[in-house]
Amino acid sequence: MAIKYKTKFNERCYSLLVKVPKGKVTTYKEIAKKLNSKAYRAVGNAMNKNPYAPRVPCHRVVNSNGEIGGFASGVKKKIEMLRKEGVDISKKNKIDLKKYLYKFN
DNA sequence: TATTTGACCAAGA
DNA sequence: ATCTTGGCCAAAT
Repeated sequence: MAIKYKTKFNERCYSLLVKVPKGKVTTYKEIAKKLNSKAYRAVGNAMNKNPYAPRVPCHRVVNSNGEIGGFASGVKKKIEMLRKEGVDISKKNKIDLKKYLYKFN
């Protein structure tokens, strides 16, 4: 059975997210901006619900200030995943957005 | 329908 | 640099 889209907004978030390549990250703000909106928080909420768990790389979404942000299954898990994908994270759990930020255009 | 919630962000003290 | 405050928006309750 095909995916049943509850809301368009969330679906757009997921659609954008799957475009983020491995080894890169994006931010809640960038996603919202791409949707012509300022719904940073709504984006975060969408990720938290995360109906499409493994197919949507929600672990590649971080805060605009470079901090990791949150993760439904624990921030620790998120960090490990990112490291596995080649993203270097400093001890303070921060990401160098200059290096790893992916923009949608 | 109204209120609350949240994995946010920017600016101010 | 850290902490607080207010604002922002969609989804869930």
